[in-house]
Amino acid sequence: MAIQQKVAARIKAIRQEKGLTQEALAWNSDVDRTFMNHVESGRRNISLNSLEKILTGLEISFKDFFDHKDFSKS
Amino acid sequence: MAIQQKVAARIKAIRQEKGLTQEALAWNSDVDRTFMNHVESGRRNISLNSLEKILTGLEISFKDFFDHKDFSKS
DNA sequence: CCTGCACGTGACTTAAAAGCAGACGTATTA
DNA sequence: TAATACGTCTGCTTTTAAGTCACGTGCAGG
Repeated sequence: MAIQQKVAARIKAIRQEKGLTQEALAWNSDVDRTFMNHVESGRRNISLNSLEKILTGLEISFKDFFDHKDFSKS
Repeated sequence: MAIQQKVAARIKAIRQEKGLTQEALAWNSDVDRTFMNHVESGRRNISLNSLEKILTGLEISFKDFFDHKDFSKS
């Protein structure tokens, strides 16, 4: 599983935990609604800045975001 | 401090801990030496794929890479 | 002095991300 | 039936990252 898909899945999981829609998260993250959808479907190789925006929207730190088994040593 | 600079500093610190030169790390990461230098100087907003290459070169997981105070809640 | 090594920088091309408008299917609810 | 919400997708333009180059600096050893 590529990094994009892992990030996509993690974002989706956290978003759903918080009961947000893609559109609401996109708004909180200051990104486009369709961009958010592409990211969550693992079809975008996003930059650090974009990821930072989304993590801000999710109200989670980089540390906590990557503190998950999917991001441990393969 | 922007995310780019934090990532840059963390990469540099880990590289030096491992006693690698920028060129050696670039080689291990399958990126250009000058690209590596640009990243370490915090002047590039790299993508997840590029970061993954570099973390592979550093032999560190995403989880461990971001497990550092700089990446905790502001 | 000269050579090799490590690092730093600005500029450039080209691939791809970012951003935007619009549309569709489904499910739910008035 | 109509309206709303949600996720998904396409096509297009603009912006930017990726990748590379030529060059410069400082330093240590021969």
